[in-house]
Amino acid sequence: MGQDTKKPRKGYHHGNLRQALVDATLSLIEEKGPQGFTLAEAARIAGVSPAAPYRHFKGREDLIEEVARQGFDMFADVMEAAHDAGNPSPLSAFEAVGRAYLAFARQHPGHYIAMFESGVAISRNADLSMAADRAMSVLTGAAEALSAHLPLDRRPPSSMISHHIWALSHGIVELFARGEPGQRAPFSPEELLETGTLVYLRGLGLISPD
Amino acid sequence: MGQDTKKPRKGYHHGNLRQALVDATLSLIEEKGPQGFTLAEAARIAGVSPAAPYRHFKGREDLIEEVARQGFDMFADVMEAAHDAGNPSPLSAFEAVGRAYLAFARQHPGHYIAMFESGVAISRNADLSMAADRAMSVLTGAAEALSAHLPLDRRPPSSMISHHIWALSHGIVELFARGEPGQRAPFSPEELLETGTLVYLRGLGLISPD
DNA sequence: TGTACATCAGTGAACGCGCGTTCACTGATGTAC
DNA sequence: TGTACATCAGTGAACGCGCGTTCACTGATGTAC
Repeated sequence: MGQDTKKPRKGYHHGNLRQALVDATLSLIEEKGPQGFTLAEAARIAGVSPAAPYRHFKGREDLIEEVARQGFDMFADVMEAAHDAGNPSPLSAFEAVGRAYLAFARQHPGHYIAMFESGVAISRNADLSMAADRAMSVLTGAAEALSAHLPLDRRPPSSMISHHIWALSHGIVELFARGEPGQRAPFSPEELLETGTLVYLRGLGLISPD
Repeated sequence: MGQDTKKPRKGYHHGNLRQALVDATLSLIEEKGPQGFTLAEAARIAGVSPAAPYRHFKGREDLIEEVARQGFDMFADVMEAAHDAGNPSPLSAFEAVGRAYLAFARQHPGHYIAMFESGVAISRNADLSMAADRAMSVLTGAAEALSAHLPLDRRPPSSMISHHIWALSHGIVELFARGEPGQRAPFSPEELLETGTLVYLRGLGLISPD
């Protein structure tokens, strides 16, 4: 019971409408998909009139962008934390970042959808694209550290490695981590990412072919 | 400029409204995303009244499902053709299927979106899920043929291999083949899939680590 | 070949709906003195 | 501490819009004899 988030400010008129609208947007997106969200319904959930959101956001698009921005911020945080926890081994750091990617998508589906499936134009919003860049840079950084350990002759650019793993992770999320439960999945998303990454790293020459 | 498709039937009232609506849906989806499509606008494009589509489809959802079904059919066709063209080498057949995946997504974005991003419930529609199964089975078949050439001790299940490559391909399509041109892409989608698959296959032991 | 009829693919008007957004407003909160 | 005022976050009513869908209809096409 109580407020959704931990802010117990009773004050003002609402207290924390801005974040309440963000939270409402998240649950709407999770429940009905990226386009099932409407400003009017978010206001309803937050318990205010349909005009109230305009005190905090320029409009519908602006609210979604804020959700995506918060998502990229959290995303960067958890990936950074995972990376640091995996140090000093570049290999374990890299694998930890991959696992964190999947865990984030699973634990924060609303954010993930807002970030990657809502159609927000990341480059249109400076704050948004900064947050997205920070998240991406964790992955590229991990790939660079890995890359340094690679035999020089057969070494792909580190940004290519990070793009490969990003695509693999995103593909797994979109195809196997969500969607219809009917989607017969012989393997869990985690298992798929784990095994796929292992094969890939072996192909890079980073793991012995035991 | 003649009809969109090659059917020159002048007859009837419209001649080929059903397919004209499918075509209109495709261009709407390509232009405005999966949710930018409306039945009313598709009817407008086809030059008929908003009630006309109900002679051919149960409603909006039914029309999207037909678009996705046709997409999966074409998808299966091109992947089968690519597979056969790559025979008898399982390796080249597998790689050809991967390239065909990407080529399809690029050449038929409307279909691809309807198939994977429109939120259609594939399992709800028998025809749809049959077409989807056929497409998938090309990839799993190619993976099986590959798998037979693998050293027995370190061989992942062939369905796991196909899931890996599927996820990689889909991730590349979603992240790098579409979306904002602002998305600075240091590598082309084709390049990413090509190199990613090569590293992966080397990891499987199918390619010598030259 | 011609006619009577059934079928079928379209029309056009209407419906109820919920949306995003704007507007003048109001009442609570914060601040200067 | 008390008062006057500015600011700010909300209200509630209204708007125009386009949607999906239904309905009785009409006119063209196909068919039986």
